[in-house]
Amino acid sequence: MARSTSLSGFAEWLPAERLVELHMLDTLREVFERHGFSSLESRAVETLETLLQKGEVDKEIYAVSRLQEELAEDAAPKKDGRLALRFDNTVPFARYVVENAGHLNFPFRRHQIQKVWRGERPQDGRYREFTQADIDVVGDGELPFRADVEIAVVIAQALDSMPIGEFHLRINNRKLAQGFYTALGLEDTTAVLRGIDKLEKIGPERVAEDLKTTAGATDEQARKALALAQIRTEDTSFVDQVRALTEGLTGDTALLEEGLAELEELIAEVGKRVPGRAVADLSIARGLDYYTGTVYETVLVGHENLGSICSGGRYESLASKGRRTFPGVGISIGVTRLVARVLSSEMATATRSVPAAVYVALRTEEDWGAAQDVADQLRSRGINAEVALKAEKFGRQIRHADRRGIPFVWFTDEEGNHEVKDIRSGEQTAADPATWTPADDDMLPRIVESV
RNA sequence: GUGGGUGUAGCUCAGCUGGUAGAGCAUCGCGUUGUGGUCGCGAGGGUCGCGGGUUCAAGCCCCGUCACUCACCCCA
Repeated sequence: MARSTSLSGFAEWLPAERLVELHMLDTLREVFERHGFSSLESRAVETLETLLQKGEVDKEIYAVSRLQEELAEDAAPKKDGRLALRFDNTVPFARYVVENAGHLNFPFRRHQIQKVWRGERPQDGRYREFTQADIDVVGDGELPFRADVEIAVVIAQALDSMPIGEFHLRINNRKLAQGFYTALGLEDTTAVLRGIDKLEKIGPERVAEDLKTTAGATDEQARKALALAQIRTEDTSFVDQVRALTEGLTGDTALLEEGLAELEELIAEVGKRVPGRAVADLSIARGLDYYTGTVYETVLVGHENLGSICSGGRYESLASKGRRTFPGVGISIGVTRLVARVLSSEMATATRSVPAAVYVALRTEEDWGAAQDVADQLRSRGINAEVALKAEKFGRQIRHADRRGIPFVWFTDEEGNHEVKDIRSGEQTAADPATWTPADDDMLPRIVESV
């Protein structure tokens, strides 16, 4: 069902596919708002400097310019104030928080479901234009760790209510990992993290090699770092496993203990509130370097090749304004990636491709006004109706409705008697436009999950 | 950006050693003249991605180019 598009990396859906996407977007908004996250939309463009600040990640950014300005002969190339499309929702949000700090109440929680753009090479599940659904909680100066727990709970519930089958929220804590490396005597903890991040892709042998060359690890240090990364539990038993590994370590373990306590609390709470979804997975590192504590990543069971469909984490300094800093914790769902996979593997489909429940047939060209009156009577009672544009043979009009999945065709004869035909059973009965109502299941297109 | 694969009808794809461009599905029409789906018969639909070269002759061979796609990098 999901087709490739003429412009690679820019997904455009057919009507029935769009309904699946809409359903997922609606569900996300509903769940987010149920947990008190306000909706927010930020502008599509940011200044280039804003986008380039964060973490110095070399994102593929689309710049935006005015054609007239470019064409002007004497236009000196301006560097400052150049505009570019946002590549995620976190950076614009950070800018928004700083700009509006005086009007917001902290801790501030918001959701933001918007398109973002990246000029990367498109691939299966990778788009140049795609929708991200973010939730973040941001504090003024400090933000209780509980927010990390809540983010995981909300996102697990949101994913739970979408037609995507089983998923695993894989959670780690950077304090734990970095604290462990420090205790081990490894100085360059970011290099170690980067190496560990490749574990799933290139395997333990090559990671060990990598750790020795790029992070200056000894055989024993590499072995222990890998052993830590291989810990994965659905309950808090990882704590004992980590402790077994740290026995006899002489370095400073304060940071390690802090991370361990945080992850333990998180796994315990999420396990209680949304059972079976969260796993402590000590191999999760995340590429971005601004995460400072909890890190989240999510895989669809059976679709591991798709990569993460949802990830995020805690950052001690989302933004700063003078001496104020705003710590935050957030997570983002790759909606387009998810929708594409739901469509291509037919995890969910729409019951029909159009909103209309009733197709009002036209007996003669002169009857159009009367047919619209019938349709209006239905519409005023919340029943979506469409009137035929031409008085074609009834067979054609029925076929037109059939092809779009419209379940009912309405007929009015020359005496003004009304009949409605259920296109699936072929049954046709007398009906009153003022009172007739379709079955609940036929009112609107529904999204059905195929198991 | 680097490397591999693929470009033929709306879709999925055949096309032999270079010799007049095909099938299935879809669409449209008729059978059934204003109540669809099934069935039968028929019809329309092509810059063979684009440009050049070799040849009497190119969808096929050669060169270039573009697009799509997969992998790497990075990531939702």
